Amino acid sequence: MTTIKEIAQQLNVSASTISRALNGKKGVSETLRRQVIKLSEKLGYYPDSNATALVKKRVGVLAVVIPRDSDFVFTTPFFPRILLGINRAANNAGYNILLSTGADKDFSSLYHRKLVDGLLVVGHRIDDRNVLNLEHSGIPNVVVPGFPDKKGPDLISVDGENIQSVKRAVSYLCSMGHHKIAVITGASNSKYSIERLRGFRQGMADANIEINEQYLLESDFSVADGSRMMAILLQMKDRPTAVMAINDAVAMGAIQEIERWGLKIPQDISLLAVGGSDVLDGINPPVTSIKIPTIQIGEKAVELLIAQIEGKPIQKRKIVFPTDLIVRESTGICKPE
Amino acid sequence: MTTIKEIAQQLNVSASTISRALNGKKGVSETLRRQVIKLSEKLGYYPDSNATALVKKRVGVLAVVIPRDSDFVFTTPFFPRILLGINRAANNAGYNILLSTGADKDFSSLYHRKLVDGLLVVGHRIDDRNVLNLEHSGIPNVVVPGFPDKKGPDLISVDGENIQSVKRAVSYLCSMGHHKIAVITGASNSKYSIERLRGFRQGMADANIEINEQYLLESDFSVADGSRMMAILLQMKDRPTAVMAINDAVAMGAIQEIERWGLKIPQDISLLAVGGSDVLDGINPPVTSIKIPTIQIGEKAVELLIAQIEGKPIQKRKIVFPTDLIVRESTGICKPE
DNA sequence: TTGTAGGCGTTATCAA
DNA sequence: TTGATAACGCCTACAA
Repeated sequence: MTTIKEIAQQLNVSASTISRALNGKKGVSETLRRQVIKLSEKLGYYPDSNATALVKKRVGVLAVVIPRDSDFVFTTPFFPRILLGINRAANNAGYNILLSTGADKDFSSLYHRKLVDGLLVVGHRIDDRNVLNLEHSGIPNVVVPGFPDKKGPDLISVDGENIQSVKRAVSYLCSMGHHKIAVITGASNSKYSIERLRGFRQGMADANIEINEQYLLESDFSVADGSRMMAILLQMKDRPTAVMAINDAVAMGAIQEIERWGLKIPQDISLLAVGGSDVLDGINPPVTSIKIPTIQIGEKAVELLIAQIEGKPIQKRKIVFPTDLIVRESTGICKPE
Repeated sequence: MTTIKEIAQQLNVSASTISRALNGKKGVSETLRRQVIKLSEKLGYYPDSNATALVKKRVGVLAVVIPRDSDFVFTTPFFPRILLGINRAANNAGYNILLSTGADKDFSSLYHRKLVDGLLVVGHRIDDRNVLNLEHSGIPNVVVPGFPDKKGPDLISVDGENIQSVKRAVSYLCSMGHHKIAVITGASNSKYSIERLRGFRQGMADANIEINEQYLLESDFSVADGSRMMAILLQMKDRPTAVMAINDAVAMGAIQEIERWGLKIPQDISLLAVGGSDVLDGINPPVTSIKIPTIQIGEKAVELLIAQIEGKPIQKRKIVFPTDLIVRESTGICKPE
């Protein structure tokens, strides 16, 4: 393995000169620098990042931490999608990505052991001790989605807008004549669940419609649970006329269940999804969705993390991206009974 | 930041003793060892992996290299799925994962710069120079899927069985009376395309059916291309009665297109997918598939990579997992015209 | 059982 | 412009 020393010997100069030449520092004659570069290429020299990190106190690696079971991570469309943004932004900035998944792992040791320069936590629950502990840890970090307003630790976070987005969607459904609106939410320790449900309640209140609490069902964000909850809704004597799904996976499951019952969307029941990944692209009819700019969220999160690592100032600690309500064919006018 | 030295000072012993105590080496009195461990926990000591790597010549990180555009990677179901297996196995073995995607990147520098102990290349094309160069590089590596028989470099690889699998599927379709069978393949520089197409040709030959070369279309493995190719097939005057899709994404696209034409599966046309991820789970009717054990492939690949890194013997350099033909409802008996 | 010394590959400081 | 030296944090002969 070629080291700086070998290059130095062959050129009859000192190692420090090689270092300077290779790192573009001043104080090396141009002719010498050229020789050094040429020889180092010829010898196939690569700097040892461990040695560099030891003295520079920086590795050039970001940890992407997804504190959930691997099965969940790699089967939920949200994660690949945000990974796309993260990966793109990290590459552009010259950082590598270390991927760490698994619930209840003490991921902060990745930082303490100097494997990474900072942590990007994605898809955490709001009662995750390891995430909460980040607050006064001194570890550069960004969390996605973060914590509901006025609650939780003061961490730098990035998310899509949830409350207004859902309010708008509810208002839209109401304008189509729907009163009996169901929501398949996710676990109650998820920021998504909390805020989207809050938006739902506000939207219904604004429209002056009473909420049937039986219509609010909690899923585990999976396709299977989407089906299960949809089945519960469908077998009610007083069925809802519209259903909002907390994410694309749940929407997918719900759609399947509706089809299984031989019902038509939107003729028999309207369906709206919060999400916007392309897993629903194949679905017929095209699904009305609140589109979360997931890729951008990932990119922004990386940007903020790197800013912290490199000691640049952070202006805004909670970034919230606006969403789009994309009306397609899965929602329609509520048929009078 | 706590170092070994500080612990040493506080205990009035030398740093080397601390090192020995913490690493469970012999030659330290048990009482001292206990003290050391207790104090190091109290101080929140973490070994610096860069320093350790510098002397031990091992980082404990595996690179997962996907030499394709990020967009492709994170929207193709195959990758999240194999990542699941990789992640699981790496964790169990105490390794971390560095994820690197992007076409035409010289990923071998990850190894040379000592960021990782070895490379796990996934989803490469067979003419990828960077992959081909791995052969005599001395870099511990495993490639998935590898190269077609008797061709390409002698690299350690893991894949699902392709040729026999497709032969069996073709034989099944023929037994249902299909003669006009189309295949939507992928790029011709993909091992999957090559071997599955080979299996198709052999299967058709075995069944003594002539192949209509117009029925063989090349896609880019995407949903969109699946639709596009399906459209081409559907507008032929002499339509195929069965279609085989190279992967789940293409199958998805094909199904959408068939629906768009108002045709029924399998009544009007049979469809079979090679793949077996759960993205097709939602589809109606359930899709007949050649199920590739993708997760296991990932796990095995990690196992082989770690074996190399740790200098253990490799018995078999080309691992091929058997597949299952899962007959569901998207394939049916060919209606006589 | 414990300590000393040297080294892993690189950078940074200070002289020359 | 260049070189010598120390230092980053840890490990490992070898000595004591």
